[in-house]
Amino acid sequence: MNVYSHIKEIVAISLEYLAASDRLPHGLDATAVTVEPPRDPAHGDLATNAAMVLAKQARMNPRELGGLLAETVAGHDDVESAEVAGPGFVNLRLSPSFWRARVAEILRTGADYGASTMGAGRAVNVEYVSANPTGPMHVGHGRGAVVGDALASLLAKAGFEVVREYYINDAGAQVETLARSLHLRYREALGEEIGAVPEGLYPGEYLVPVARLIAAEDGDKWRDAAEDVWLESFRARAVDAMMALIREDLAALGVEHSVFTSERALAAAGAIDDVVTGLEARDLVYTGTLEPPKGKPPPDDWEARPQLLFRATQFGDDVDRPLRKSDGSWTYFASDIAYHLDKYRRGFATMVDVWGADHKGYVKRMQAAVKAVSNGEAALDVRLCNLVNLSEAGEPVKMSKRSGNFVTLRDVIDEVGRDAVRFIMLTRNNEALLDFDLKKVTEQSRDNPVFYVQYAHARICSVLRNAAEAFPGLELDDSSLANADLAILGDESELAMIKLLAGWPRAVESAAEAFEPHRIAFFLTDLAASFHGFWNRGNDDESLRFIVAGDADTTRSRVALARAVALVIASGLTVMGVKPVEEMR
RNA sequence: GCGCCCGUAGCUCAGCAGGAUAGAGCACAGGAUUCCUAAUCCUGGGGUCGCAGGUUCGAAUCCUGCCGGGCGCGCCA
Repeated sequence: MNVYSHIKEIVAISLEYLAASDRLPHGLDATAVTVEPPRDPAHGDLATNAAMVLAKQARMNPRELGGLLAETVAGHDDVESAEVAGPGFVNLRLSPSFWRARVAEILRTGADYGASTMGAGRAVNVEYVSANPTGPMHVGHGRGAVVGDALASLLAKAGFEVVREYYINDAGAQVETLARSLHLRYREALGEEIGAVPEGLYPGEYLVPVARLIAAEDGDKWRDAAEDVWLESFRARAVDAMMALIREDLAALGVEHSVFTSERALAAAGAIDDVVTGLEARDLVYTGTLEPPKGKPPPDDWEARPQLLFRATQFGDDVDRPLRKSDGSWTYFASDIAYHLDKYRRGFATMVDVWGADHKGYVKRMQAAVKAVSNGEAALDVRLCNLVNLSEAGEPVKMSKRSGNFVTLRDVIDEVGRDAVRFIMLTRNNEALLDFDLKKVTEQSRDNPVFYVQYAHARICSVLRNAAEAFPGLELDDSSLANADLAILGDESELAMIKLLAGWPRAVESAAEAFEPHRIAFFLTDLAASFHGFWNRGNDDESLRFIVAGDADTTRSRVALARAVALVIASGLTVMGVKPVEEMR
């Protein structure tokens, strides 16, 4: 249960009741009414702004209206007290038994606790990674992969029907460059001395094994052939090999896409021609000349040239955007329009693309295009992921791409583990720069959030093990724990922990609403802090330990609470794609 | 030049659809260890939420202008 929605419902019913008994006007518009946690816990568990928001409509003073509302709401079983405060807030305290019932609810619901019906089964397409198949993934791609994957899981938990998609950019100049790079490596594999890889080709050594394989299978049949003879074959084999590499990287990260769409296949099927024809028919395409870009350095090779343009300005973009390059081929934008139309036709009116922040200038035109091809039926949301600064014990780690020997995502995963990578990638808003210190993320200390949260989970698992040992006859499975006498949980820090737990469904919904999976990491860190805090109170006061010698009832109730914390932590980590650990070593 | 993002404690950052006295960690100062894992916890000082206006019962949050930083602006994807 989402406590906030539940109380909002009670507030709404109370307002209706007051209207029915003629103490409030009928038909008040309550859409602006919210129920939120007050900043200061001294103000109660929850507060509603209803009286302030409705005062004007009702032609009443907010405190007077608040008084009526407080009196009515306080009559509900779940509400212990309600009072008007400040400018007209109604502060609510819920009954301890209501809060304790959340623990039982969590234990009965298990891993599904926090799942929401907010999405109502609506289809959402989340496209992420979509790294060009020209080499292994680097750390920046990894961030996009983690953010996209966690966002997809988050939306699924919030009740959306989610498809995780990867767009393979296997058309265009970059993959041709890749093919040429592969051919060079192929000649090398045949024994030729190639020297330094020329500027403009990919120098990475990851093409070497692919080249050797071709040499072994085909011998020298391509060596002296003209480029147009081998290009197609080398391109295809290079792309396949690179995609295999990328899929391995993704697997190492635990990221799994359900749909891979090939740009080349889309183009071959005529999708680009079709979409442009369709836009032409609606007069959204014309031939015109663009102004030179207004940037500081006027590009030296600039020449005004009429070209085929999409009327992006009609859909909120700043300028109309070119669809054809000067050599007559389609721009990347043109094929991307076709791709997004394809997604729309597959049933996705809500699309989310996760891109690198360097593509920021591309967002408006793509959103304009989605609006255009769907007649305004579909919307595209773009999440931009900023740079990751790798460091080791404070020293920046060089990531020289030019030498081809950059630190790959795989290197980092092998070094610190998948879970640490995933967690750290979600400790910042996706648009903020992220510092990733290889040393720090494996430290076992308070300032490593990965450890801190996992440690809380591990401690709880340890409590379960120890409790079973201390009280051999005690039933400690979740459904038995759900029947424990929770009335024993009366300490303020216990109730505070329960209130945090009860906030999980709301946290899921608001994170999903905002498309911000990093909020889950913050939620879990707060919950872990609350748990560690209570744990340490047991050091000072033995009666506040989870396992209380000679007191099976208290132990059972506390273990129930601990287990509920573990379930929520595990549930959150699962959204993040991190595996909860049962023991720290 | 235009567009978008950012500016919150010494540092790194949260701040939920505008709510009450702006939070956390690090760092700094002090304290808790016969302990269910002290790998943790507790206490304390520390702020003109970049600046200036506006909107309203109420603004770190929304709007406008300015300052500072980042990114983008056809033939890369």
